[in-house]
Amino acid sequence: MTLGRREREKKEKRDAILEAAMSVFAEKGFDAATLDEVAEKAEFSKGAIYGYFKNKDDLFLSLIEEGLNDLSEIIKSVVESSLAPIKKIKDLIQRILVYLEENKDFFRIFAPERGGFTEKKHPEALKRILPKHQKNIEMVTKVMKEGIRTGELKKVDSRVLTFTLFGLIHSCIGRWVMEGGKGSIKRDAKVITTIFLDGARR
Amino acid sequence: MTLGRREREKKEKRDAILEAAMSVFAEKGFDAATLDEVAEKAEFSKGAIYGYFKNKDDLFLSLIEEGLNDLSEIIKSVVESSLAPIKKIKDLIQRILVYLEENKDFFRIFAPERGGFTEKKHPEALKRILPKHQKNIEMVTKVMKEGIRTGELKKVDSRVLTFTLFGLIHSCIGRWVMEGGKGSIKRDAKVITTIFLDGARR
DNA sequence: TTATTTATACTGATAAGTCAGTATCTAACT
DNA sequence: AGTTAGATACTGACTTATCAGTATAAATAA
Repeated sequence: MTLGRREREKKEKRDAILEAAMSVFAEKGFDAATLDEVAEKAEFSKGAIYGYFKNKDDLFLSLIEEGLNDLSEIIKSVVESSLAPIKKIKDLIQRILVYLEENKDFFRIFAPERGGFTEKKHPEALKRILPKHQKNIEMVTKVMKEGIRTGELKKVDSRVLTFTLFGLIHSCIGRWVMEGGKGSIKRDAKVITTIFLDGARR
Repeated sequence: MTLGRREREKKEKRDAILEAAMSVFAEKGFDAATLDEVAEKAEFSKGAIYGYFKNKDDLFLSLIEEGLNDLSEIIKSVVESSLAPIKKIKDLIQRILVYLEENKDFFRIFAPERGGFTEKKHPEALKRILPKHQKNIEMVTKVMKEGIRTGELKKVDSRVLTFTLFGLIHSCIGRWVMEGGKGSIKRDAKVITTIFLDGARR
């Protein structure tokens, strides 16, 4: 399906706004970010943004959604492969880390704001984001369950395993961002994998 | 050193404000929280708050500082004990989890906002908080180094081990908060410990 | 010319921080 | 004990700044 020039230009402009928004939200956080700054970065006026997004929330959520969709595809492709559970886990760690390395800003807006969007203040936000996030969690949990069934993994609550894995990935990227992005993510992926599968004990 | 009645009352009122602030910040997040609401909860006027704290940032940072100090003491007492590194790690997991379980709100304000306070927007905040946080990281890292030296732990970057451990704890409490605080943290502590030391592989 | 997109200028709401005035407490004096 | 002067603590209305969202005008394209 190839778009006409008209629609193509529209999409390009939309993407420019999203890109500007990503960097502003990543730097300032949701509340402190202003649409004026986003507009300036995107080389539009503030008013123009409202031709592409319903409001500030919508703009922000569109960014999150995009990232979660990417992650979802990555996870899906690994989960649906015919590899052994252990290998799937190794691939997941590797590919998610690489994705987040290439999309630090997504990590920066998603990590802090995930807990920040609350039922009281942003019910619509949660309705739009949580299901996607939970779908990802469930896909990974299925891998864990499979691993337990085949006897490759210890008999532990599969959901705890999933959260544990995400926690490891999270801490890895967090440290990486904190220390200014030096060092090799691929090496980190190896370490994380080792610890998750075989632990830190010698 | 026993305080006079005057100072004791002052401290009690300060604590009341801190307590109210903790619950409001935990529910709304730093930006969405208003001092009017804090004041109402504490049964003071907004103006009174400024008799105890310099400004909103100061109030918030006082809360974070308190929690980090508590954690610091816990970590210190474990690190300075004469236990074997492995045992120290077990104790750390256990005691930090218990502390965070008893102080969910601290976790709720610290976890999201930690990444949210940025060099550009809150330099003073970082100056006040980061050193404390990093001191905690370093104390734990010393344990990891010790464990590697004694051959109890694998030869892996000690700093990565520390962040990994924190990531596990973080994910554990995060899940626990997300699922409404049911289930036993003590059991979770066991699982986390197992995974960190021996991995998820059977 | 007509439709669409963008810029400009404005509005309304919100909330941090201030401060003049008031209440409450303390202590010294008669 | 009762009175009062002075210190301390608290209140709440006010100022001020910020910004999301909007109305309207200008520009551009069709």
